[in-house]
Amino acid sequence: MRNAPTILHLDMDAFFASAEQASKPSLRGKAVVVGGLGPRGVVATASYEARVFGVHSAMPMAQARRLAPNAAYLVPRGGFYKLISEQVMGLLQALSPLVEPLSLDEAFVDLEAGQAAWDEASARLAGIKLRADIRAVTGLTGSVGLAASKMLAKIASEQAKPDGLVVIEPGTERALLGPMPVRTLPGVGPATGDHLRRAGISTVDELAEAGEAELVRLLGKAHGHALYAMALAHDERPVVAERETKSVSVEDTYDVDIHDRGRVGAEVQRLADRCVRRLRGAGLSGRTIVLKVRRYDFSTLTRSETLRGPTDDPGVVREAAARLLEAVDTTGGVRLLGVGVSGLADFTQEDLFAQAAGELAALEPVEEAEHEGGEQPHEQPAERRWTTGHDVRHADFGHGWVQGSGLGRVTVRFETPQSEQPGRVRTFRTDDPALEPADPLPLVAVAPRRPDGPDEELSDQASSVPASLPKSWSGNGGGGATSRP
DNA sequence: TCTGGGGTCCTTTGGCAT
DNA sequence: TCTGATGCCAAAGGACCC
Repeated sequence: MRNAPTILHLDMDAFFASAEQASKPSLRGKAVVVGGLGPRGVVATASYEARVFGVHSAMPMAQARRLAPNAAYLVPRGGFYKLISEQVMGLLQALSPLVEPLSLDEAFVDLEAGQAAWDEASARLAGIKLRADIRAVTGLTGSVGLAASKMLAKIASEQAKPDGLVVIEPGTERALLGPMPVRTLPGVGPATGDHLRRAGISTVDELAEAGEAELVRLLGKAHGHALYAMALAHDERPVVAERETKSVSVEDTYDVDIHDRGRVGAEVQRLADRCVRRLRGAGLSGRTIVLKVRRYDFSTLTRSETLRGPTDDPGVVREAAARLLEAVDTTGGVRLLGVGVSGLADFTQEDLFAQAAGELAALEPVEEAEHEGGEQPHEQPAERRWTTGHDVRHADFGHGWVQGSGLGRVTVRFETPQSEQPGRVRTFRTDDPALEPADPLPLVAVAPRRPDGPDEELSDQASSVPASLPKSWSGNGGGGATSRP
């Protein structure tokens, strides 16, 4: 283990919810819950205001609504969060080439490898500057943990939340870790936690006292060894910049269980197509096709089949998935279906040429957009749909977002991330020609870039910040500063 | 109260080849 | 030729993470 806290873990605070609050001034300071809105949705992120009511990630949405009936409930806007994430990751890349993203809102950075820090003082400075830069570029807050290993950096950022920075100094690790509950350690979830509790182990110190042999006996070889090392604060895992994908899968939970066998078959075909589209989008092919079925009683089973060689042929995947389905009893109904491909290989363009034409034609008809929001396909065929929380633009009133819709009406709140007051609300007919869907605006005003010379509007706060916007925001979409209603 | 979606890694079991 | 050890692979399930 290195002797300076030069591994940095960044965790954006309540990321999805904060992004929505930044984008919609009327939600600032209010309880905001982002997640699936259907009858079987769960919470993806709750704002800190919503957490006060006991709402937290992974909680069923129905329960959240009972706890916080007055919160704003929004569906996740993945594309929007991805744009913000790219800005944040860009700032991390500027620190070091060794950046390991864990998700849209989390990453490790090896500061030493980027010569961004070499001791505690320089690491702390880098962390402070990073947090300021993130705020300047995205308008959001992130928490930073610094330590000599990944595990401890992650624990540090957890302690730093929200909007803070914590350094764990080398030498203090075991004293710090000892009294903590075992659930603090990465890899200890509900099942392992219970298992250990029944064995009389509830703190990290007790884990270390139990000894390696005992932990291996209780939890198996890999898990036992790993956990013992963690308990002693030993963690030599390097920060890895690129990790290759091992599997690609898609799945849908249905609002009501599907009983009709024909419908189940049709859904599996759709999922197979969607899965192949994703597979191809990533430039991959795979050998093993996996079908996943969750039944009415939540019992889950998987069936898989390994082909002789890798494929990205939609017909082949569809047929394999259909074969696998034949072996599954679905009487009683299914609540979830999924199709995945693993055993991946990079395909070369040549592989594809021979088959490309026919297969692409076979895939074309299905629209990805149909699936937005996880809803069932067949409703309101031609009518325009206004999704709550999504951005819109009105010819007369400017930029806003959909607050709700129904009964042929759509309610819009007109405000932008730069509005200082909550915007005004207006209701339109859903077919109002003056109303159209719009892209999200950047959360921080960007001065139009001139051929040379500095960005004046940014120069106060963030002179040192590379004004890097993701492509989708660097074009003319960035009218945020000039389009106040 | 009723449990998403997209992943990763590990374990167990059984078949098959050496 | 039979048997055992060994090791690999496929299949299934489960825990965990964000």
